[in-house]
Formats: sequence, structure tokens, C-alpha cells
Amino acid sequence: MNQIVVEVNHLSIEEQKQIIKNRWPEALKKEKHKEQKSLPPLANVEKYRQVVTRFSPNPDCVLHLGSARAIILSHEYARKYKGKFILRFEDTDPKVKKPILEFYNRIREDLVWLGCTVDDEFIQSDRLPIYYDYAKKLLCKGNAYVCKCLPEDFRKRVIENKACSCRAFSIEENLDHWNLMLNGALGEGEAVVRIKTDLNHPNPAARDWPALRIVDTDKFPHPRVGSKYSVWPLYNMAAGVDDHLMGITHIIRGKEHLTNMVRQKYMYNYLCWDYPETIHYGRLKITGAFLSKSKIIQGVKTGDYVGWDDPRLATFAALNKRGILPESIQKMIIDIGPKTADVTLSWENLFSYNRKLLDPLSNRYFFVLNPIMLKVKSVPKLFEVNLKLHPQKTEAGFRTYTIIPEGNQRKANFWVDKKDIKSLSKGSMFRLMELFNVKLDFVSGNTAEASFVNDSYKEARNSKFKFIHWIYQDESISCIVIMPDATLSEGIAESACKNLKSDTIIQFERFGFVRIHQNDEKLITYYSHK
RNA sequence: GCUCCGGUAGUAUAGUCCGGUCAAGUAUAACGGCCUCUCGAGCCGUGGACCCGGGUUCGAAUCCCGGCCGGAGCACCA
Repeated sequence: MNQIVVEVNHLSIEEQKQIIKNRWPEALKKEKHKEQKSLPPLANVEKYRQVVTRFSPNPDCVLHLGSARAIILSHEYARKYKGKFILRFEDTDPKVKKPILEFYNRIREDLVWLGCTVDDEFIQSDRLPIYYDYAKKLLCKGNAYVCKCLPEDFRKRVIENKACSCRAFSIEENLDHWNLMLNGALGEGEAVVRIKTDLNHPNPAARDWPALRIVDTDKFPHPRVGSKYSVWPLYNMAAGVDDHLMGITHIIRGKEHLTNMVRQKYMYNYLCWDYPETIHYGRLKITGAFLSKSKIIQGVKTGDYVGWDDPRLATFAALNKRGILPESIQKMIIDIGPKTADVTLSWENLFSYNRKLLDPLSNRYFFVLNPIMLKVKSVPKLFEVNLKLHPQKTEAGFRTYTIIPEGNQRKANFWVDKKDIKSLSKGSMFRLMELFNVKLDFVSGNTAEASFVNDSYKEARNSKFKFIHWIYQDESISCIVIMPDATLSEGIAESACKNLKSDTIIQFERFGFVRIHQNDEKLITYYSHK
């Protein structure tokens, strides 16, 4: 056996290929296989009765593409294993990252839009007594202490692996101090509860982390519970306790939380809990989009953005407005999967997912961006055209226009795109799509003149005429397209668009997909993509 | 500075745990062609990648060592 392997390895690739070709030609045939991508299996599922995942946002901003990975992966895994998906509002910072009432609901709405149904919901600001309970337990067991050092002093010591004097207090003293925190005798910044870890832990970030602190809620009332509490848990305390209590089996979150796992594991050990399985995925960026909450909040506040759904933002609200389907986002996130490397997507990626879904669903219409009046003379007769609403689906129906030549010159007037006309030279022939062929006579300013040639499609095709779209002057309405950079483009759409309901997504042929935003007095659309 | 994580075409992903079928698959983007009364969709085709250097091995994207590059944490934020 080994001998054969050695022998074969000494042959060149060409020689090996030749032998295979002669003896087993079928082995060289390549098979094309299309695989439906799905999520890799979750670890240790069999250990648990039911998979439980959670999405836990701070309601201090609307949701955006940056959260999509956490939401969709958590939800998708819960569904895949017929488990539970929990929404938990982590609103435990009334001061620095203050929650805002309106966002609780906006986040719920965003999740509904995304198609991620929530099985259960919790709000941490309802649960302070629970955290107090565990804080006291940890203090009683000597696993935590009340630290009254200045943060800078503590840091200095901890970097040198040294304990501060508070660490040596007795359990009774700690409980006294804890009560002083709770009853308001100690003010903001005067004390924190720290979980004891290992002062020699190689990672300084893991040493004796803070679990609860005091916030002056008279000055900074919480939007839901006001000034009822002044002692607030920090992330690792609240999330750690909740993950256990809520039976979370698989934590799926960004890798910036990697050291938080290390920290929380100390607490889990003290309380004799098992730490859930974890997936720490990498950061998701999209080129050219701001995915930073603070920038979004700032920009909306100053009016640089028109709102949470400004088309320049990658918030779900904005993506919705721009005609991005939630299914496209879902599919994209699932394809990306849960790996730890950072990803930088380009819009093209999202668009191609979206286009695939949109194409069969969207009806087609004509829209002229830079209108120029084209006067066609010598139109011999009345033309009635039926334009397909969808090129591949006749069952979608038609829109019908009747072109009636007028005057003794038998003229018919159309709006066409200036760019199209500019690309044609005088005397050249072109075709008004689905209508007839014309010859360009002359162009001046905002009008052009042409004369009827014939209505032979074959001739247009064979002679490679340019095919351009058009809007009959008597059947035109004005239309505004809001572009991705928030600029407005005004153009002319065909009158059949009058009946479109807002929120439908259509394709303006040779222009791109747009979503109808408003169609009362004026047609206003948002541009999606080509 | 300390600690952790990562690096496969322009972008994203499969393969890495457990070395051979990877001469590196797929999607998207680019280019060319076909088809189509859209510049969309569809079909066919082309080009394009294992961060670098050593080592182990008959054989390395995969294992080991060293380097380089990128990201994250080191908050009384989440």
C-alpha cells in the first residue's frame, strides 16, 4: 500500500491525469451541485430540553443592519431547533446610554417587519429586585465586595495585580455597605459592587469586575421606572443573571463580548450555574453606511438626517422605505453565517439578494428621468398599445394607451429621456418600445422632432435600432424619486402609475426598482437599486 | 502596554477540527456571448484567491514555529 502511494506521488500531475483518463475516465467528470445554504449545527443541542436564544438590545436607538446578525441568527437557530426566541430589553443604564421610551416599540416593530417573531419578552428595568437578590447572595458568600475606590485608583492597582483595601472587608461590613448603597446613604460614584475574580488573571480586563453601581436617578430618571431605584446592575450582572434565569441555552452575540464571557463565568461558578453555549460572531459592516448608533442619533438630532428612516442610513426603517425586503436581509445573514471573522459587505451584495426576490414580483412601468419632448410627425393611424406589466408573466396584465395622431402633420407627442436622444445622431432610426420606429429629424433644447418610419419590430431588431421607453404626453404624471443619497430626482411617469398603492415595489424599466412611498396628490417613490 | 480573536478572488462564503478526492467549490461583482421589445431577469463562457517565511510529511489552505496585517476588550456602557 505505502509503496503504491510513494510510486504514484513520484509521477507528475500530467502523468497521473493520463493514467486516470485511460482507466477511469468517469472519475474526471465534474458534477455541478447546487446546495442550499443553511446554518451550521449548534453545539451540544442534545444537552438541553429546548434551545432558547435571545436578542437583547438597549432601547436607546432604532435597530439597523449591524444588529441583523444577532437578531436573525438567534431567531433562525431557535426556529431550526423548534426552540424559543426571547426579546430582552437591556435598559439598565439611565445615564450614559439612556433608553428612550419610543424605541421599545420601534424595536418590536422592526422585529415584526424582519419576520422574527418573539416568543417571550422581558425588560430588565422591571427586574431590579432580582439582581439585588443575587448581589446580596454573592456578597453573603464572600464572592463580591463593595468597593469605594475611585475608578482610576482601582485601575492602577488592578493593573499591578494588587487588591484594593475594600476587597478585605468582612462579609458583615460588605452587607452594611450594600445597605448604604440601597438606602441612598451613598451617592452616585461613591461605591460599586465588584465580583471577585483572580487578580492574577493574565487579562486585566477580567479582574474584579463591577457588577452594580449607583446612578443619581433624581437627576437622570429612568424612562420607565423613573427615580424608583438608584442602584443599577451593569451588563455582566444583569445579562449573566438573566441568561441563566431565562434558560438561555445558546448565546449568540458579537465577539466584543468575548471577555464578558470570561468575567461572567466567575459569577456562574459562585452560583453553581452552567454557562450556556456561546457563538461570538464578527462585526458586520457595510461599505459607506453608518452603523454606529451614536452617529445615527447625533445626525437625526441635528437634522442632518431627515429621520430614523433617512435613506442614507442602514436602519431597518430606512431599508424598508427603500424597498429592501426583510427576506433579502434574512437570506444574506444566513449565508454569511456565524463565523468570527469581521465582514464588510457592499450594498451590491444586499441588492442582488433583493433583486432576485423582487424581479418576479414587481410590475414594470415607464419613467423618464430627464424628460425631453419628442414630437413625432406623419403617424399614419391610431395606435393602441398593450404594454405587459411583467415581461415573463402575461397573467400580470397590461396597461393600455391609445396614440392618436393630431393635426394635418399627424403629430403625436412623447416624453423621452434626454440621454437617449443625445446618444442618437440626426437621421438615425430608433424604436419607441412596443410602439413604432421613428427617424430623428432634429434636436433643440427641450424638444426633438422625429418622423414615423414603420411599426416593424423585426426591422428594429435586425437593424439593431436603439429601443427607448416613452410616455405619451396625454398620459403622463409627474413623479419624484428619492435617491439613496437623499437627493430628489423629478421626472415623468406614465399615468398607469396613478393607481399604485403605497408600499408596492415596481420596476421603472431601464431605470431601476423603486418603492411607492406616497401616491395621493403626487407620486413619490424611493429608489432601491438597478 | 496587557489580553483575546481573526486573515481563502473586488465582496461574501465552503473547505481548516480529523492532511490526499482542493489542479480550491459557490454566490455576487467584472468582462464576453446568447436570449429578451428594459440598462432587469434567464442561459453559456472568461479572468480572478489559500497573508508571508520556515518546518513536519511521499503529500499542507488544513499540523507546528516565527513574522506581518486587521479587529475587539482592558468603562461606575451595552
